[in-house]
Amino acid sequence: MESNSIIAQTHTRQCTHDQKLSCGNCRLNTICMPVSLHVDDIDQLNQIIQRGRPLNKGEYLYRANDTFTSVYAIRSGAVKALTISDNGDEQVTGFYLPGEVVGLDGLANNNYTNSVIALETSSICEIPFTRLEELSVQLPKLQRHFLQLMSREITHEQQIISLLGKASAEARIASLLLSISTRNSSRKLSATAFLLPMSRTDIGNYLGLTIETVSRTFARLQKTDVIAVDKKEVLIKDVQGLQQLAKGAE
Amino acid sequence: MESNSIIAQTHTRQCTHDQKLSCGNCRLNTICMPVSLHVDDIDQLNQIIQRGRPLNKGEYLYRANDTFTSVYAIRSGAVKALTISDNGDEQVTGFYLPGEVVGLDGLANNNYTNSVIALETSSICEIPFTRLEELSVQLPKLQRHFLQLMSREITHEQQIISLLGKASAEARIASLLLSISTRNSSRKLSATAFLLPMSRTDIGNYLGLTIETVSRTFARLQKTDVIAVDKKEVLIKDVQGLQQLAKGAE
DNA sequence: CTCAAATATTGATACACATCAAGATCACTT
DNA sequence: AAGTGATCTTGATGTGTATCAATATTTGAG
Repeated sequence: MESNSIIAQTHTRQCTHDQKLSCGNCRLNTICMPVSLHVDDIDQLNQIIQRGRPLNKGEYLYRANDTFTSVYAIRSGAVKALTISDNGDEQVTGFYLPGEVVGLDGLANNNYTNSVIALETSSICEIPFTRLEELSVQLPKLQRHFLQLMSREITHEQQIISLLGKASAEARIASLLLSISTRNSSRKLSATAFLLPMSRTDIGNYLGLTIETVSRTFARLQKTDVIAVDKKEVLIKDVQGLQQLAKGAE
Repeated sequence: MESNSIIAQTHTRQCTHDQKLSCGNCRLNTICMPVSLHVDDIDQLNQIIQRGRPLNKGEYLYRANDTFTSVYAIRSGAVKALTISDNGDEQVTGFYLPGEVVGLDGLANNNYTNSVIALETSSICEIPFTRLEELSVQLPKLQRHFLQLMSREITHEQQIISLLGKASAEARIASLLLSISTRNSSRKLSATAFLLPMSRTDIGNYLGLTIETVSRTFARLQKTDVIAVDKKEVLIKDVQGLQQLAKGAE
């Protein structure tokens, strides 16, 4: 049986490899570095950023306990961050989409506490931290921007804490879907139709649910016509309904 | 019936009010500002810090949506931070003890996302952020220290996420007790005997448990001789056992 | 000291999600 | 194209914690 997509216009992963890579012309720069810098300044920032070969699915960007050297901006694809807890099992601490920055956990003790793994083929901009720090002295706006990035990470994690503390399985899944939706939208992608880059296992781990509960919850959301799911494809059919569920309405 | 304390040496709250207040002679400066600054630099830092009247139990340090102006170091006492989620109910996002810093969530959008409330009478050092930023330009170590504070907050919250995602009620309570124990210890207070500054309700809210479960879990830990509890007094009788429980051993 | 309100404990029952189990589907490899 | 392991779905049952309820204890006010 041929699987006809539930998503009408298939938006393939953005491919900017053919262009000359620069922060100046990167279409993500309103997300990643929304700083009003002078052209020369952007050029300076651009100078210090390194762009390696794309990461394949499953490859590590860095591992927990690696020495902290850089923060990384996701250019295309998607990654997950995870820690290993004392008892040995993994905890997914976040998913990062294009334009978002990982590695800020490394500053605390000069080594990363998370490992970061590509969920699909991903290209990444590496920003060596000492050079960024030097540049920040000259560019206070850049300095402030990084503080804001970290602060945003803190507030975002507080939302997750709230979610895990109180919300039902349905509310957790709804929140995740809305989060991805919003982030896609700010990246000029569809807010209602997208592909989940992560597995059910990753979702369950992240949201503190078993894979079975994740699966059943998707099924229930589909049955009540709030979304349509087919494997990794998601179509949000009732945004307001989903928002109500995320808030805990039943 | 007279309640004889389960804690042998009653350590009353530290009282440093009589001394001349300065970061230079503050006995918490290894926790709050563990930066090897020149005497003149410490003096500069000290200059910008404001110390208002102590906050009484229940009083707000700041409220969610207040304009971000300062970060605050707890000098004595204890506070809780909390957010109001979409559905209207509170989520305690953290407890802060002497030497610890609150307000870092305010940087993201220039207003605080949390409210901070005193759990008991607390004295607080206010650090106006713009002045701190100015000073940071001259003192890179100070700059770096603040980034580390934020990074530490991020990694700490990731631990909470892991806790809420997977851990049983027993493991959650055990983790909280160990956290307070460790923090007390780094503050030169007893690691095994202390007073909980927060209510059962706050603990439950923070750990994603109902107050009844918190109460029952304390009772169980007491019955198995891992701790002794009497109201807010806690005595850790078996640290290793508690650590095992925190890791998820049963 | 007494009373009222807030906070904490303890018990009985209910339920959401975990666990166990069996198939189904997908994605590689050869 | 077939086979194999990984991933996902769906069902049956169990359990940890929530919920409901009653009582006890503490705290603060007058």
